[in-house]
Amino acid sequence: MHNQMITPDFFKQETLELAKSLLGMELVHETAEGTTAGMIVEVEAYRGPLDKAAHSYGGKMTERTRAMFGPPGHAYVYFIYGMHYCMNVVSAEEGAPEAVLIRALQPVSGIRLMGKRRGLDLPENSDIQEIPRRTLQRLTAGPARLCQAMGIDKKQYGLPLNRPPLYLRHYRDPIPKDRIASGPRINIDYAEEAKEYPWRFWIKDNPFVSK
DNA sequence: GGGACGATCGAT
DNA sequence: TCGATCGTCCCC
Repeated sequence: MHNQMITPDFFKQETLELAKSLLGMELVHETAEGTTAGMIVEVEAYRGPLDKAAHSYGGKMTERTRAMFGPPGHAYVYFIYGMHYCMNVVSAEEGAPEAVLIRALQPVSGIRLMGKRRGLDLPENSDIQEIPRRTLQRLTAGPARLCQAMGIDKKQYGLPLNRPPLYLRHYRDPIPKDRIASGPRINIDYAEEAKEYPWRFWIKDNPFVSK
């Protein structure tokens, strides 16, 4: 299980199952600057036409949301608040616009590069223990923070996530069900009844969860 | 062409 | 709690 690439069928899970399966997996980005990787610790599911919180609510496809309507296992990256990027894993079959937002990572490798991208000057990786915990948390706790740390923006829009440069791989044994928590999604006050759907999932007690 | 808004973050 | 900051969406 350790550091194994995913199989072609991995993304053919129902979206809520895929969301939970992503917890504990590693997201890796290989770039000219170097490679960064983090373990996924928090996600949110967005489920197509009937989910008022989803960009694809009502089934409307725009230039921005096109990737959500494509085959699963690709990156849906969007720009928000005039300055941030967030990344989703597209789920469900082609034509069904569902996706899983990656909300937080626990840094695994390339931590110094993550810091550089986030505007910090961190010590060498060999001295990683010296970095204050809160500094490390601010690196990748939050959907926009992790994209900045991982070097993910519109250039990665639509990329397949089963091979370099941007990909998922198994990192450790699956997270046991009783170690996964769920609750309402964040910052979707406009979403009426969907506001309460418990489609946010995270690893219990993990310090890198965004909230 | 123009107005309103947002799956966030960081400072206050 | 609030301001930053601008692409995206939708209406005119």
